[in-house]
Amino acid sequence: MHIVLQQLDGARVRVVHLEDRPTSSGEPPPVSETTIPRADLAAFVRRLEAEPNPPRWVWDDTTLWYPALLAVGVRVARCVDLRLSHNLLRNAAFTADSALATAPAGPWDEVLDPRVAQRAEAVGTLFDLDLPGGERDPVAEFTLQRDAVDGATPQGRSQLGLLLAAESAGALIATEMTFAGLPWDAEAHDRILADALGPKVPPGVRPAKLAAVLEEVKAALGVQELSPESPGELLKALQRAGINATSTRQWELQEIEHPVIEPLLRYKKLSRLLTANGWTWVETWVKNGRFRPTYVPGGVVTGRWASDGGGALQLPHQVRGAVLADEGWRFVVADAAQLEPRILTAMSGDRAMADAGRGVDLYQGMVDVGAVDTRPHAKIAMLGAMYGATTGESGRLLPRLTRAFPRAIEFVETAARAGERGERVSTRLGRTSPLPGETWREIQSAASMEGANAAATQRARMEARSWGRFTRNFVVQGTAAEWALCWMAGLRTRLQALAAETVGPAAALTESAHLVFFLHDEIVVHCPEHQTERVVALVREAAAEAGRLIFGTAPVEFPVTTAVVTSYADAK
DNA sequence: TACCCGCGCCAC
DNA sequence: AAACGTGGCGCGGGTA
Repeated sequence: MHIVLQQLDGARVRVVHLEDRPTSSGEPPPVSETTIPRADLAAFVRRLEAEPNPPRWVWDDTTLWYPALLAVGVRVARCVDLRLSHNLLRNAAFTADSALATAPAGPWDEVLDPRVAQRAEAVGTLFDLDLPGGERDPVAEFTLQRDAVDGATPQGRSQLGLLLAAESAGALIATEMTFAGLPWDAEAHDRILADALGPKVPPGVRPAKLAAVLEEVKAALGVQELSPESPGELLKALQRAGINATSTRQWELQEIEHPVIEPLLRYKKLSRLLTANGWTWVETWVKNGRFRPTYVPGGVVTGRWASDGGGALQLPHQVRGAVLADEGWRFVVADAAQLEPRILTAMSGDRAMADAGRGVDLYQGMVDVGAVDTRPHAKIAMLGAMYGATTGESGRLLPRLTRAFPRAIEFVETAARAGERGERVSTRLGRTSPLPGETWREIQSAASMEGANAAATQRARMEARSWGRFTRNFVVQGTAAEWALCWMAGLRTRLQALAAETVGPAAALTESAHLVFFLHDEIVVHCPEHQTERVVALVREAAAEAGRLIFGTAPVEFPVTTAVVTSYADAK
């Protein structure tokens, strides 16, 4: 059962019940339609969610509907996020011939103004908002989407079905994680800052320890004045001191022998801490003991999540000591070990690599089967193969890797060559890469014209290789993102069941174990101390299930490492 | 003053 | 060791 919701003008919500489609008949599914006062929506959803088989809610955009429900303690088990699904189906190779994909761009292709979603979150209700694309009919759109999926091959149907479900589950999880927030101890954060930088100072003032390091830098350079925050000025100062640097990047500077380098790198590290995650960051982002960033499911072209605000997906290890569980609670931190190489193993069906991945450490396994000599080499070689490295150590190790794991390497090479020809590639579940832009095509055709000069040819090859590196990585990174979504969705369902069992069917999100953070291949569950063992088991169950869902019986394992900690800093 | 872009660094 | 994928974000320094 699906229930489509649409906000109408005035104080009403359109509610359309759709039965599941019969498997093979052209009969339109039975429909019943009504409207309810918007003030009654939360109670309506709550009532249906309490029934044995709750519906799948179909709405235009989870960020517009779900915060208001969570704010009054209503959770939903499943949804269809039409905007995310539309985006997938418009571009998917599986549905390229569908009416949905071949229609001109319409209101469902418009990007939602993030300010609207943010207001929905802040106000806790979407009903005062002036929503865009007022003529968007979710029932018509949902029908088009189901037609598109039904028109795909049987394989396409099942894979896309899983992808759409996972993507929509991700939308629910993202909203729930913002609602719950990541526990953040502002005082612990202040202590970390004071240790590193000295006592708190107002914005614009250089903290004592940072100022002291600057004095060391100036002394080593023999200058009276220096603003290291200005790369241009810093570079000139270094050159005046006889240092042949072409930039002020860390990796270039650390190769140089000079007394200024050590204090300068120390200065940069501290300065980064101050500007990116200093006192201003805490004041801006930590409220009532929680950090609540906005997560953006599907925000990355490969299907990874992006985030908006506070740099949520780039929290430095340096400040993770401020992420502290509530009294009597713990974090269960779980990490999928070497996820991307394992994804590549499963996609390519490389038996030798599957053998190497039998244990928890795939890279060590590659050493043990005699493919490479050391674990660091295994890691560098694998990452290089997935990113398209050609030079340096990765490049040198690639031939060995190709000999040991021919099918895995052939798989990414094939994806790269497709990209170099300007073709699209798809993930396991059917997310399809975009086509290169107009400029790219012009560069390629200019090079293939008669009498094209060497520079044009060179440019075209460079651009082709670059797009090939993108498609090479897309298939692996994108499929890893799909695995992670399935993992997290499976865990969410299990945590919801655990909450119903231990607290009761109407348990609020934060009364029981719940997800608070997600970082591409890592999840953090905030969890009452006595539940940690059960949660660890659920995390492992969900990982095994994700592998089965996406790859069936392929002989590839997806081990997860888990840690039960009070401080996120202790997880790794 | 508001915006834009390159630089540099954080995460995976 | 150094150039090979996806991002967010703060800064300096430029321009409208």
